Amino acid sequence: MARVKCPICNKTENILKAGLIRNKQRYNCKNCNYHFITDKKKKNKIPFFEKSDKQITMLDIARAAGVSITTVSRALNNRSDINVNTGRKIKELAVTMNYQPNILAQSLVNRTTHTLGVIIPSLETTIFSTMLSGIQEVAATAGYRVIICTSNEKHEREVANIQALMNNMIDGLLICHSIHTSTFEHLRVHMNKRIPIVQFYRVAVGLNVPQILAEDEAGAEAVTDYLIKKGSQKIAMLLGPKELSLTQNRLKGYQNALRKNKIKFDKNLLAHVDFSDESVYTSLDNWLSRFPELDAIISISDKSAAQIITKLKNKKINVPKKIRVVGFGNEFVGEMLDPKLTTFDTQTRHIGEESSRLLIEQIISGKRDIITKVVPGKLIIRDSA
Amino acid sequence: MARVKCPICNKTENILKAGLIRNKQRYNCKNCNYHFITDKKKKNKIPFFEKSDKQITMLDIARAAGVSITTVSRALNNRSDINVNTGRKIKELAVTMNYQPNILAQSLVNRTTHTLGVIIPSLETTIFSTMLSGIQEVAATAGYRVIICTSNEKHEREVANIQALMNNMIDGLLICHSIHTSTFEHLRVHMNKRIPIVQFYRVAVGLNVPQILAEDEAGAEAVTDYLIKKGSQKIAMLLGPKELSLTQNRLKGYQNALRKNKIKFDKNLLAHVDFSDESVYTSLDNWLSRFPELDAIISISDKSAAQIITKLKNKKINVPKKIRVVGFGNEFVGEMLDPKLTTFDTQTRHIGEESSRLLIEQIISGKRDIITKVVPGKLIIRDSA
DNA sequence: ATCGAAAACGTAGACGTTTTCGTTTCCGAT
DNA sequence: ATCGGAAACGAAAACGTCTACGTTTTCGAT
Repeated sequence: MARVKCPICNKTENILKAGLIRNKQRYNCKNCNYHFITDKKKKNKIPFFEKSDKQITMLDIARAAGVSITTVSRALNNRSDINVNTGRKIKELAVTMNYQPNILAQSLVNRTTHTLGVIIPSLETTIFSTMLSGIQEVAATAGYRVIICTSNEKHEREVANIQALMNNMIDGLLICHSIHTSTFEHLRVHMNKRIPIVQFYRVAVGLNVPQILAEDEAGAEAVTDYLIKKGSQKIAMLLGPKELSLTQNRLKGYQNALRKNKIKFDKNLLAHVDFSDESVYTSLDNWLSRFPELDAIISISDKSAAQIITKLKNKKINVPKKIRVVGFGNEFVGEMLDPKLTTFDTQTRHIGEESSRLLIEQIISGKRDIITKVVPGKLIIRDSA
Repeated sequence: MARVKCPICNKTENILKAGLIRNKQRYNCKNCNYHFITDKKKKNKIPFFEKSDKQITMLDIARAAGVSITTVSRALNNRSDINVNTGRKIKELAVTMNYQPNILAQSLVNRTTHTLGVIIPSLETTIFSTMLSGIQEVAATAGYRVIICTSNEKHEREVANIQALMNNMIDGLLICHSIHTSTFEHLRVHMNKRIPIVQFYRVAVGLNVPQILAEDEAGAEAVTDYLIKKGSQKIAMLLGPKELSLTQNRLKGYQNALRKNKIKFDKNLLAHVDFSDESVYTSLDNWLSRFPELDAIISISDKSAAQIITKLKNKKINVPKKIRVVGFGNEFVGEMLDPKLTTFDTQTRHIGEESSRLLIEQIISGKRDIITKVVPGKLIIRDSA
């Protein structure tokens, strides 16, 4: 067995094994008191970046300026107890040396990262990406970064994402629950922590967390009211899962309008969908077969409304003459449809903006007021109703 | 003048002023050798979170287990040189004590954050949010976080975002250039750094950075070819700014098809838009007035195609009989239109996924191969052409 | 000139990890 | 029993910043 040689003295006599490093045997030459690993691969590892890549640190500046790190820190943070000339000189040096503070180190000491976490069910749905856009915009102008996580409407992923985000790294959390989330223990666990949370759009009812909501109740009421005024009597409504605040509120608004107009409520005219294409089509088929006199449909989103209209056109059912169709959300697609979609504009972007604003406000102020804010929307009347 | 009292001995005799802290006067009692600040506000600052909020650290575990921090580290990282029992015990302790590693500290030492930066022109355009979705999905499964920045199609914001992201905190950068970006110095500056960059969808030509592209050339060629086969001769095309690779490639494909079919190229049939609604409408009006025999339009996106179709319908121009319209991107809206939109599916989501994959691969491998990958798309034939 | 306040600066942690370089303990073979 | 190698563990430095606590210097008032 070939003995190991010391790279210094080139002898094998005094070699001792000295522990493992990353599963590689480490040796020690007692003579030279030198530790080494016989790692052939190590030689190949040529760094692909220059030495010059090393970031300038405060220490470099301190040395260049002939002061201590503390003084550099004071200068760069515009503290008062520093000589103006020293301060200026250091700041100039920082610029010429192209100093960039290490955000990680700053975050580690300051215990704040200037980063918001956003958990959102999906990015491919217009309303969510629009809300995200609003969130990101407000955050960016306030100097906050945004980390996004998508739950893909899966409860487990929502839970995992919350864990991962709350774990560290974020100053605040914005969350829009997945459609399959009906228990909220995973959120409650984090509620009394330092990190503020804001729920938006889809919120957990009865949880002591600030909320930013769409005008679901008033919106649904306005829509229903409008349909009735136009002459509709049998109005079907597409809703989400029963646990969602969105579902409950829109239902309330719908019922309010019916009551006001003295129309009997029929729960068979409601359908709870999971936002999948099939569930929408199934509900539609179901209504059409059970209610020949159906004369209006309030959809849960503009996308579903578009699907419904397309399907009705296929079946040669006239929209709006035979059946009026109304959407919810005012997405881009509405204006491109034929007939153009009448819809309730929930001001999706504003919801994102407001959520972001509220969260940042709570981060900065340190207050944890349980605020519920409803972003007002408005009915957009076009051709489909 | 009321003299300052020492909070310890309650006397005023030995008080010395001792520097400033955050612009507040600090005092020192020479007798008690105690430093203090007369800060009335401090008392009100009741922390809104419990003491228990303090995160468990490795030190806590080490103490509980009666070992050193090093051993805890070894256990949690599954290193080999540790007794299996000790390791198990420590890992159990970590679980029961609900230990969560501090990612900031880890990142600081490891010089890696497991975070990707994404710069994207907008979030409210379907194709971008779809690409982002793909990016985020792949990143998440690979254990990477995603920070998003939107440039809102502004060059300055793109530059600022790159600076902010590259500065620190990210292991890799994904960038889709803003439409108003025609110089790329801001990117070149960062190219020889440690941090890998991948451009996607809209890329800078001639920059030594890996790229993931849509099948613009072949796609445009296929579309044009199809239109010609269907009988079109005067085919107009909506393009983006001339600097974009997207524009150049689609133009190439368009010309290829014309050449192949021996149709004369007329540059007046091209329009370069900035994606704004007006620019689309202006181009359309311009074509209609100058080319009465116009029989096909290749749009730059499905959205624009939708707008064009709607506009043409308003003008009572039949689509596809008089003018065929083809989109690009295969967004959701296409299927909802009347007539349903024929479009080239660029596989937007795949582009995002591939970009993310390539970037992560480069991060992990450490290689910086300048790869250009074109994601194949396919022509979706529906009713508008 | 002297003294004290104020200004200006420095030292030495701390933040929570990982890693390097050690040492100590254990154990089987002689 | 002893010795060498392996296994198991620890001390300390490092990552780059901030800050509590000191010290030194300056300077105006006496």
